[in-house]
This record gives sequence, structure tokens and C-alpha cells, in this order.
Amino acid sequence: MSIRTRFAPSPTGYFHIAGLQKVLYSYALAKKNNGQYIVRIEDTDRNRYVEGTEDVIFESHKLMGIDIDESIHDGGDYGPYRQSDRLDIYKKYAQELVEKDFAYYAFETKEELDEMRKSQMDEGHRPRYNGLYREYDKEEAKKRVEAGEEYVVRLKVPAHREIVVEDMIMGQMKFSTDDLDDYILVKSDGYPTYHLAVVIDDHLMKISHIFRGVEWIATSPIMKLTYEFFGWEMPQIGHVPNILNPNGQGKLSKRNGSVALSEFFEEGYLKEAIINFIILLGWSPSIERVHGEKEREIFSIEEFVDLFETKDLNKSNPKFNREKLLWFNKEYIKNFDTKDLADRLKEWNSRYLKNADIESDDSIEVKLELVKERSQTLKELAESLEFFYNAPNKIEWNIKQLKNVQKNLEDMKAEIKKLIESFDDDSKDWTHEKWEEGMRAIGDRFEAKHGDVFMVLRVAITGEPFSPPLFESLQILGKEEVLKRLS
RNA sequence: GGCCCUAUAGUAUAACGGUUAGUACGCCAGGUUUUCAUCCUGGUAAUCCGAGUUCGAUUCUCGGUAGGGUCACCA
Repeated sequence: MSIRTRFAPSPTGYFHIAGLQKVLYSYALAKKNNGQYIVRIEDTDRNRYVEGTEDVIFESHKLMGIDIDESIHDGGDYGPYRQSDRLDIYKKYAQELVEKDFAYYAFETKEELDEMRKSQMDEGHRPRYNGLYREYDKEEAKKRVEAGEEYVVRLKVPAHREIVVEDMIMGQMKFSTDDLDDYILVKSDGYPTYHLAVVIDDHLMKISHIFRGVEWIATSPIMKLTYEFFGWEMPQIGHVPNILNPNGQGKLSKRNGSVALSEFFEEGYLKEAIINFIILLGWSPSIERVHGEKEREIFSIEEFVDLFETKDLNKSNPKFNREKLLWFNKEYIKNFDTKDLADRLKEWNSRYLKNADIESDDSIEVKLELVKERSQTLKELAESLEFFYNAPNKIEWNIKQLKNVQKNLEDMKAEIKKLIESFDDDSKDWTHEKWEEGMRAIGDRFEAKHGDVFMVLRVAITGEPFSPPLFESLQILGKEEVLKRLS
């Protein structure tokens, strides 16, 4: 039997980075086994539906470089891949459950249920469905339904039964049906709830393995029961731990910085770094480790797919560590082939920054060579390139790095200018030796350290007390521009 | 509160029941470097608590404690 996994998001807004983890695990399991990875749109809640956000899901996959085998856009033999297009299917199967007496029609209104819960809580009990229509006459119920009365369909959960769920990640979990309510399967608006739709869809789409968040654990016995009632084999299921806020308080949320994938892209993170970071938050590959030696932690998505095993997934909830993500990003930027990095930067620039200088720069690679080791994100990369294109507009000279040469500032600048004027017009012919010699001489003349002389030059050129290697930067800028900035 | 899950440095994690409890991020210090960064070296810091099983427990069992999840006509 072939491995088929799926990601089943609701189009309710942005793409949460925690969702990416499920995508990656699902994708890896399928691809490792030459199976299919499917995306199904779960839009049965019309209240939460947000127009246009289906696109976000596919856009995110594209930006992450993850190919989808079957979906509303990619075709496939088991469609439709959007739940709102499958309503008649759910209706048919819901009826089947009612006829087999595994489910029943119920007619209480939301208000009545609220009232019931309230009085139960007032008496100190846990709110629970009272089973009012559980044993209601079937023919009578049918009549009311046919008469057009509003109804819901509820699952008839058997009493006193132990339900055992075998979880790929959590292992064996046991539940009692006595802790379960008669869950609603079909809402009064005719739409199925998640509990009905997932089971039908996963079965019909021949899904073999499911990854979903741990928040679903409590309802996993409902899923098990529903499969049993239909007489279908339940797919393997794995509940993946929630990524928590850095302080460990609750699920990763907006209040603690970016969570939307789009924000990470905008901030200049590379897809490789994001993937690498996310997969390691809860997964640790079975690879050979030598005591005391560095362990491998840089993995491409291909290597991840190759190494992925569900047994290596962790059970506890990790906290989101932004410093480590940043470190991964820095590593990738530093080690990227300069040509590829140039492509990435230009792509990013055209998407977010829209800086015309970067856009039109045909010799950006030489510059990147100088700055790529000192940037953590594409955004920083772009910023550190800025001085190549534009002279600093306002320079702060009164800084601690220049405190030893404050009184001679103007004279030193004039001397440096003279030195450069003596150089070849073509900056390609400038040499380190000439620079060293000339700058040292100036330092001696003013009884300053030659490092201070360089600092004067650096600040004049870049406006900052730090910069990429100076000689190379000056060569790129050219004689004319350098002299201009010293004036 | 009921039910379910989890528990190794600040964080992410490694460790056939036997290791000086490893690695990375972070942090600190030193070295290289004209600056910043890179790079190199060193340091800091952990088995939640209590019983039990065992010659021996981070590892197995039980009980606490703490954290997470869930108790909707939301997914």
C-alpha cells in the first residue's frame, strides 16, 4: 500500500509557522516512501472562512519549495480537494450512520444547549450533552427532518467502552467513552463538522498517515469510533507537539513576534533556514554520534526526507527560540554560493524592499562576497550593501572609536585624500602594500595609531564605525567616488 | 475540576539499565583581524521531587509537583 499523507488547513488567514512543521513531517513521510503529499482545504466553518486565504496556503508551499501532488490546483484522482465541494458526499455518509443507528437526529437549538450547560455548571457539574434525542423515535425524527425542521446529526457514542488509540508519536493512549459527548457530525446549516469530514475525506482519499497537532488528542477516540462505525480502517495517526512561546506559556502566538510564514520571508529569512530550524524542533535524526564531537545539525530538505523516521519524533512541546533560527539563517547565508545568494537577494528585493540600486546592480556578487559573512538576514544583507550605492548623508564624527583623533580630523582627511590622489586612476591597480605604507605614514605624522587612520577613512566612506574589508570596498567604489566622500 | 500528554543546562536536543551526562544556540573570556563580523581556543550551565525494582536508574514502576492540551453546531 502506498504512503499518502495530507495537510488539511482551514483558509482562515495567514500561514502559521507551526503549520509548516506538520507540512514538513507529512511531506517527508510521503516522499521518503515514494508516496503522495496532498493538500485539502477544510472550509466547513463558514464563519471563520476568509476570502482569498486559500492562496496563502499554496503560495507558502511554493515559497518553501514543497511540491504538492494532489490539491485543488494540482489535480488528483480523489477530488474534489475542497470540503465545501464535497457536501453531498458527507450528507450521504451521515445518513448511512443514522440508518445503522450509529448516529441520530437531534433538534435542540443552540440556545437550549447553552441553557442546559449553564444550569449544569451552576450545579457544579461539568457541562455535558443530556442525550435528549438519543433514544428519540426514529420515524418521528425522520418526519421532522423531512418537514424541514432544523436538525443536527450526533454521533451515538456507546457507554463504558475503552478506546485505545495507537499514536505514531505518543504511543498507546487509552480513553473511556464515558468522557466523550455525542459529538455533532452535521451542523444545522447542513455542513459537516471536522469530525465527520476528516474521516470521510481521509478514507476516500486513501490517506495512510495523518499528522496533526496535539490539541486533537482528546478527540482522537471520536475519530477511532467513527472509523469503526463505517467499518473502515483508520490511518496511522501522529499528534505532533505544539510549538510554545519562548516563555513556555501557551502556543506560539502573535504576541511574541512573528508567526506568519510571510513575516519571516519579509524579514529576510531563507527557506532553507526556516525548514532546518523547524524540523529540528521536535525531531532528532538517528545518525551516528561520536561522544565529544560536534553533531550534525545542518540538513537540506532532501537530507531531511531521506533521514526522516516517525520514531525519531519527540513528544514534548518545544519552545520557539528565535536566536537559533537567526543562527541557522546566518549559517545558510554565509555558506551559500555567492551567485545563488545574489539571485535570492534580488528576488527578495523585488518582492519586499524594491531597492532600485540592488535591482539594477549587475556586479552585485563582488559586493556580496564582502558582506555575506556579516549578515544574519537578507534584509541585513541589503542594508550592508547600501553604502556601495549611496554616500552616507549625515556622518556622526563624535564617536568613541575616533576619540583619539578628534582634533586632527580634518587634517587627516586631507592627507588621506592626498594619498588617494597619488594612486592610479584605475582602482583595480591599487595594492594593499601602497595602502598600508601610506596610511601608516599618515598615522606617524599625527602620532596616531594607523588603525585610527583607517577608522577615519571608514567613517568617511560608510558613515559607520564598522564596515566590510576596507581596501576591497574602496576598490569597488572607485577613485572618483572615494575622493568625493572624503571632501 | 474531569480526561489526555509531557518532564536532561536559559533554549533545542543526545545518551542498549553501567559515559568524567555529549552536541548546538545563547552568554562569558582569550586568540586571529585596520573596524564590525567571520574563524579558532577555553569557560559557564542540566537529569523536577519522593519512594520502589535492581549490584547499579537520566533510562523501568508508582506517587507528587510543574507545564501543555481538551472539555463548542471552531478547526
